[in-house]
Amino acid sequence: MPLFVSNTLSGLKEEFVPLEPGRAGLYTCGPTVYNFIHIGNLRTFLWEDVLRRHLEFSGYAVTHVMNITDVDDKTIRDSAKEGISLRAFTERFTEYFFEDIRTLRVKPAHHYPRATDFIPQMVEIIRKLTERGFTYTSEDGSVYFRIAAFPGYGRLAKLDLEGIKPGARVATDEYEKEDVRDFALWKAEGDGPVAWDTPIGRGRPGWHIECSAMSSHYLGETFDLHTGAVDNIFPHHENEIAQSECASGKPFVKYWLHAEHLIVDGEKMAKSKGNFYTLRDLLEKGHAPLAIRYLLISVPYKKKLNFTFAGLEGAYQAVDRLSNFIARLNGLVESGADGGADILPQIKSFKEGFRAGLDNDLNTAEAIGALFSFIREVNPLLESNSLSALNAGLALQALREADAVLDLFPPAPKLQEEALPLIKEREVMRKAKRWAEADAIRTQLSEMGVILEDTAQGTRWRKKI
RNA sequence: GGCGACGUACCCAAGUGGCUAAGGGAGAGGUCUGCAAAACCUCCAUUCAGCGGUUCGAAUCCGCUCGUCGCCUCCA
Repeated sequence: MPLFVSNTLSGLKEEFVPLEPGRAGLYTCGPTVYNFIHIGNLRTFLWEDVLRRHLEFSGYAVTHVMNITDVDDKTIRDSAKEGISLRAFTERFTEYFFEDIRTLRVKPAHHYPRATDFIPQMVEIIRKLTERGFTYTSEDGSVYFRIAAFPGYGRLAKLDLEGIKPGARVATDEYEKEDVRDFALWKAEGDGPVAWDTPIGRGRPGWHIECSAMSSHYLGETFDLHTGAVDNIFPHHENEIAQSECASGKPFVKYWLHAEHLIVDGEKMAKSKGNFYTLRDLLEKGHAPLAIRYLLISVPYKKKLNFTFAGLEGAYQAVDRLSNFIARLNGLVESGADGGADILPQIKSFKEGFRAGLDNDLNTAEAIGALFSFIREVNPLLESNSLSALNAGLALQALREADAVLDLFPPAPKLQEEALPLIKEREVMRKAKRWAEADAIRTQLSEMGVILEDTAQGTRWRKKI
């Protein structure tokens, strides 16, 4: 079954057909590294991770590029505030960014280009645009893109250009522009501290030009997929299209995909509202990375995700349930039991349901629904000891395949050295019916992150996720 | 003002014309159990914001009303 995605450009759900069979070029808008990323950023990055993984799962050779925006008003402002170089400042937050996405198991992109490493390529695009008459230079030497010269402008954001007129909400103090709708390709900096000397003068790039330069560098002038959150549609992506298409004379991107925002308790997340969370905030409160990952990918990207702590608790329970299921299957495989029910039909329907969900515009809710339906079907068989090791192994294999996309499997269970003697000691206490001592040890282990479950087949341990 | 998304149980959420409205969490009762945990069984929306309409048939299509959220120059 083919993959369908919602293309912002057409406003329709379209079948994904790559420019080159078997390959997919994916450019995802990355962070501006002036602070820790927040859970809204993560929602988008995690959805992009699911997209990339599902493309790979579907057999495409994916080239994934994510930019690191390391020069803009905020990075310049905050590095100056700290009195350190822009590079030192942005490198620190870039490292934090990598740590955070690693914590949430986001598969690394193949390339993470930094804007400041691509100044010559940006200048080249601006030069081309100038050659073709799409730019003008203001008195101070800044270069602007002339929107009036590009008839396709506003197509992505479905903007009524007549609606954006001087006055209204647009600041009119930028008198050097011919038209307020025009945007800066190059900002002249004179003797400012953050500037590059280039053939088009001393200055720094405008915001949008980096993505045009870096995407075409790695993926070509026309590529398959470009993603971001809905707020990127305008002006960022609209302007990228204008720059790239006017410079190359070719269509820029085939599929534009945009994630809806995460909101908190039904409201827009904002520092001023006190409902603003970074990943680090949640980890400090003791929330498990896997629960966060689950929660943020469980709502399909086209829907706003309402983040609540109750929801995060629920996500933890769900992941725990999956983890427990996997542990039981593993136990059964190790036992080597034979005979019992054949669950091939259940496995088949799980695989099909899971895949159909993801193929349907990355409907993770549908896919995860198929996963838990499968768990509900198999658990009774585990309970009644009517499943063979062979079938348990097949079930695990199917789960692992699905996990190539979700990546929600619990970390490989590894018991601390000091835990095993405690578990054995507790067994002795239990046999002697010295319950108080046995329970004390169980509590102690629980504090170490080891959960014990006494079953008819003996005591089972698993790690807290 | 322009453009757009959305309103399904206590919470999250799938479903986009036709079997008994997925799934997760929470909750209630039961089985198992030294207790706990896990698991299992049962219950938990005659109904999909409201009102009309189209249709043999609608949560799904159309219209209106109410409500929520977002974008409209640098916020993922």
